[in-house]
Amino acid sequence: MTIAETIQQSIQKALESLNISDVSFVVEHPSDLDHGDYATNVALAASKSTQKNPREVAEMIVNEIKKQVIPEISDITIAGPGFINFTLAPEFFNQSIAEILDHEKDFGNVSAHAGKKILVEHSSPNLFKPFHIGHMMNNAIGESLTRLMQSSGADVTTMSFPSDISLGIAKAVVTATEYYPDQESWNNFISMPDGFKDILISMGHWYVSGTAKYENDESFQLKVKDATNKLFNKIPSRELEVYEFCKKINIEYFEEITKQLGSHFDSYIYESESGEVGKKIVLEHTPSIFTESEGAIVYIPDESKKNLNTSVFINSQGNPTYDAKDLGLLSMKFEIHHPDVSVFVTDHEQIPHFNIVLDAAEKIHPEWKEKSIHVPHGRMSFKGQKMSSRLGGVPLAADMIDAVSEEVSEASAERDIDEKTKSDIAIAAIKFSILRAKPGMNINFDPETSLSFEGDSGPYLQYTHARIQTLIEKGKEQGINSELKSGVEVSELEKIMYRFPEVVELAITEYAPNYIVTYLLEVARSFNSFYGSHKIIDTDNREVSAHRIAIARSAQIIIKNGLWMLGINAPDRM
RNA sequence: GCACCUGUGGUGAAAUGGAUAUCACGACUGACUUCGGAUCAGUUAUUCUAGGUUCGAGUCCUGGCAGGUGCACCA
Repeated sequence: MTIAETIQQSIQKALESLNISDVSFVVEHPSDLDHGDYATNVALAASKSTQKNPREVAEMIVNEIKKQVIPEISDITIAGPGFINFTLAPEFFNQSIAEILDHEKDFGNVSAHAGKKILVEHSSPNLFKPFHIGHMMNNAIGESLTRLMQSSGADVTTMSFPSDISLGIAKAVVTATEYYPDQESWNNFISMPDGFKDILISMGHWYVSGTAKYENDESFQLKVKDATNKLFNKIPSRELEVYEFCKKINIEYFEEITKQLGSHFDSYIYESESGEVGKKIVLEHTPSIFTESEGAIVYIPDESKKNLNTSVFINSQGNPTYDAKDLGLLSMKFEIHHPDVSVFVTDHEQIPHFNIVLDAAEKIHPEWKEKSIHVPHGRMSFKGQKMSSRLGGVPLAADMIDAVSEEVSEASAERDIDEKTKSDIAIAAIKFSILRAKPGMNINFDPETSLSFEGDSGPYLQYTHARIQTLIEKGKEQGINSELKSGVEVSELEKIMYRFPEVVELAITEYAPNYIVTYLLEVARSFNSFYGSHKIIDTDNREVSAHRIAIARSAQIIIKNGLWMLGINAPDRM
């Protein structure tokens, strides 16, 4: 039983002996540590039914609780409008430090989803749009959610849903065949030296210029229509050949960059596959759920659902739109992986789209909606420029990492840091600025504050971790190793460290990594304050010094584990 | 037009319906000083607005205002 549950029970007992019933109350951490370690609003909640003033009720309850013996509690006070505050005994904190040191890597793992199967889909790329900073945002959140789910005791499968077929892609393919009309010029193009990245960039250009040309060029439109047919139906042709090649190198690139960002994908479902499945499902449920309209097949939501619009699932050409593709995806996810919870991360502009798809899906298979968790994310702006992949000119993820890494080099010129660490710091800076805000919010990446070792930043957390590492090593040199001593004054740091698993649990149930970020900052700040006011390595007072090293080591474990949950590495030296 | 999301110090963010709205950056006072670039105390807010529910509202409800996004054959 946790200490919070113990307190909860003791209050319940007190209420029973006072004959007060039907009161709902909470036991929580007060916002201010001066108010103790736990607080309850029970007296405020009970004041109405007892017709007494809250402080009076509080006094009665406290008297009852004091009759029970709870060794972990050293003090109970009444404060403010009638809150009852509990202060924990020093032994409790020593015990919790011992627990952190003992569990080490596992500290923070909880059992919120023990025994469950969870599927996480994120970082879904578009084959002709290179991995840009929007994908990076999606990846940061998706990867962190993946790791949080792993920390929840679940069996986690990760997947990505590459957009490999669409009208837009056909436009890009036709544009490519216009640039390189015959086999020879195409072969020259793809074999050019250092071609990999150039090809990817060209693909992005084809996508953008193809979209623009389609607007008002009728002969181009006809070609695209023809190509769409060839691609959807896999008819052997130059278009299909160009397409297959581009698809292959884009997936290779995708795996490379997501690996650099710390992600791994267990499986892929392609839009070209889910489109077929989706189309079949839609046809099977027409006209019962879907309706024919102007040659297309559409979904018309119930009139009571004002926030949903009618949407086309199969266009008049007979091809599935992205609504049908996502419907097919849902069905495949459940058929292949049988998840208890299916999490997926997308840009927030897709919220209305998924509301429609899930509404239709619910009518086909209620669990498809019930078990799905849609986590939308906002957009990242960079130097004030809003990104929009359609318009081009979007910073690529790789370029951004390179640019930030360079800034790291400049900022730490006098320190000898290897390339891997530099990239760890750069990625930490970027991921931190994304994950500190709750998912769904737009964020503004400012390289200057994001790279600062002071203030709220990823590198600040990494730096705190690395500094503790040298402290511990320095202690070892002096023959002082981490060892707890009783009777040492309890620090503020200790009063927040034991809460880590609770924070993890909250982040998991809310699908919100930002709780971890906020908490880690609190730990780091609190450690720095501890560090500033206590001499940690102290050869004149070896026992207290050993105790403080134990505390520092605990903070280091929490920072490391927490950063891991954010998808951020914590180097020992930087 | 309809729908969804967001509005918190100069800036960027935080706050399961709880106590004096928290933190960082910047600016301004002052203390202390370097186990790795600290740390500590203070100044900087009508939480967009008008009502409502509640013992208690930044948080929930209703109406405004402002910004973002989405509304059928693109994804």
